[in-house]
Amino acid sequence: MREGNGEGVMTRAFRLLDAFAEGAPELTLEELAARSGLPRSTTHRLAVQLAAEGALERSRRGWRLGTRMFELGQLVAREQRLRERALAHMQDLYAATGETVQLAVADGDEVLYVEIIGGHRRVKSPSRRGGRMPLHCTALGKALLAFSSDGGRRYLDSRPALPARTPHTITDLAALRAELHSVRARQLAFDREEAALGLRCVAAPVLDSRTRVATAALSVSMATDSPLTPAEAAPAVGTVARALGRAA
Amino acid sequence: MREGNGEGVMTRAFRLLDAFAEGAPELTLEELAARSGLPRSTTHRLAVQLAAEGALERSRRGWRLGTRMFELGQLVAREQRLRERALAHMQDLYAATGETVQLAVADGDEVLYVEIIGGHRRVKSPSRRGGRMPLHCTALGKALLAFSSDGGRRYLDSRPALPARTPHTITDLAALRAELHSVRARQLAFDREEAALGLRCVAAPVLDSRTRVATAALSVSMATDSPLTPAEAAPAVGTVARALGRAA
DNA sequence: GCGCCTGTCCCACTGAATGGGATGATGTGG
DNA sequence: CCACATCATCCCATTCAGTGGGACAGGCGC
Repeated sequence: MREGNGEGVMTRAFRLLDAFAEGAPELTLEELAARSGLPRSTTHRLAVQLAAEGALERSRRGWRLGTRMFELGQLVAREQRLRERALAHMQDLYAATGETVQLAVADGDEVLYVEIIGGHRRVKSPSRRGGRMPLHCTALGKALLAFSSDGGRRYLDSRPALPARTPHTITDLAALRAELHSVRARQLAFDREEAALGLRCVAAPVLDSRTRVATAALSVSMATDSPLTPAEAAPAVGTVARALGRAA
Repeated sequence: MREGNGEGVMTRAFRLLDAFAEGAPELTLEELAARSGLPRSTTHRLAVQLAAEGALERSRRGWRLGTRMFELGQLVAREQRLRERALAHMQDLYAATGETVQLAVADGDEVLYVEIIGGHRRVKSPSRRGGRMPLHCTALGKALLAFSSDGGRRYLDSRPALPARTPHTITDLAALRAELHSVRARQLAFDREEAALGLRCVAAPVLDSRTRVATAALSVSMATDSPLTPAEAAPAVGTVARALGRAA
């Protein structure tokens, strides 16, 4: 046996864990095997082992990610420190606007949402804490890109095309380049239904006080029919992002 | 070689990840090896493998937990769903009190903090999102214990002693039993500097609408010198916890 | 320069991981 | 109530991926 596909136990274990990444909170063994591409018996053995570590849990229907993963996830230093510094400021912003407040960092050509807070009538948005979105179609992404160490040059140059999420997504590289110029000039980025229809957003970069490079970005997003417009929320977002940068 | 200590790769990998659990955001290879009890070369190999998966990251000084762990941690269903339902209510509670608001569940004879929000003057508390505390010395713990499916009987019976955190910690089993009675009667639990000196807290259970068992608990905690007292915050905590239970 | 400490790499050895398939458990519908 | 399908669990001979002692390299202080 041992089909010798040159993969370690660990790679396989993470493939199992990753099976839960795409919106499936609970999977049967069969589904786990299918998604991870591993043989049934191997899947079963690994799942039992992961469960022994608390990384998976068994439920009536199958398997789900376990509490141990939650605990470990909270220990990740970068996100933990960032959130700690930002949360109070985010509360202020929520109190001032009543809209969804998001905190994100750039991670490998994508926006990674670190924290999202919002109220009862929270807008149905494609973002999720720990989730990812493209840089080019979100206010947060544009703020991060405009104030990345190379001003987004590498990103723009390495990209053959900008995929559209809605009819309003900027798909033209030159247009995005111009947009980033304006973001740099105003220290504010906007999303005018470019990521999802009915959703608008203002973001401001959190700049390192020494290097002027964005370490994170802060945003407020709202439905198009909200009483608050992005332009109205912009000053508050900018102020809070600047305060956060100073506090770093 | 192969000292045959009967442990799998996975157990060992998790031992490495666990090395970061006790307040060490960053460790050198040597420290990792020491904490995990693994040979240096094994530690090195596993760390490199974990880094390839994004579970660890290298920094100038050594190793830290990686972004992949953060992402996976956010996918854990129980905590994710609970937080989603509770966050808006927690915001209300924060707006009303201006103090630290905590959400927790019981997990294996301990309190597990699922979410904590607070403002700028956040009290220095021993709790951390993803952290744990004993059930008997926290308001959250007592609320969870009093409304667990067996009313805390198993916990009380299996415990030889209740370790003291401060001079005010309840260490007597009979006293705790009485305290839980009162918690059940009032649907409120208090912490009068029992977990940390200078820190007081009110908690209310979030009850399953059918079974009347606590699925979670909500609390507000404050410094002893805060203008707000636990008794004053209690009605708000109770109201919000009840609303949360109904919304489930 | 000379120890000393830590990180990285090597490689011969072997027992732990592997997966096809048998066996149980569960559920469905006729 | 049973036949049948589906999915979960277990078994075990085979073998290669994991192992860890030790060698080597690089940095730091004295």
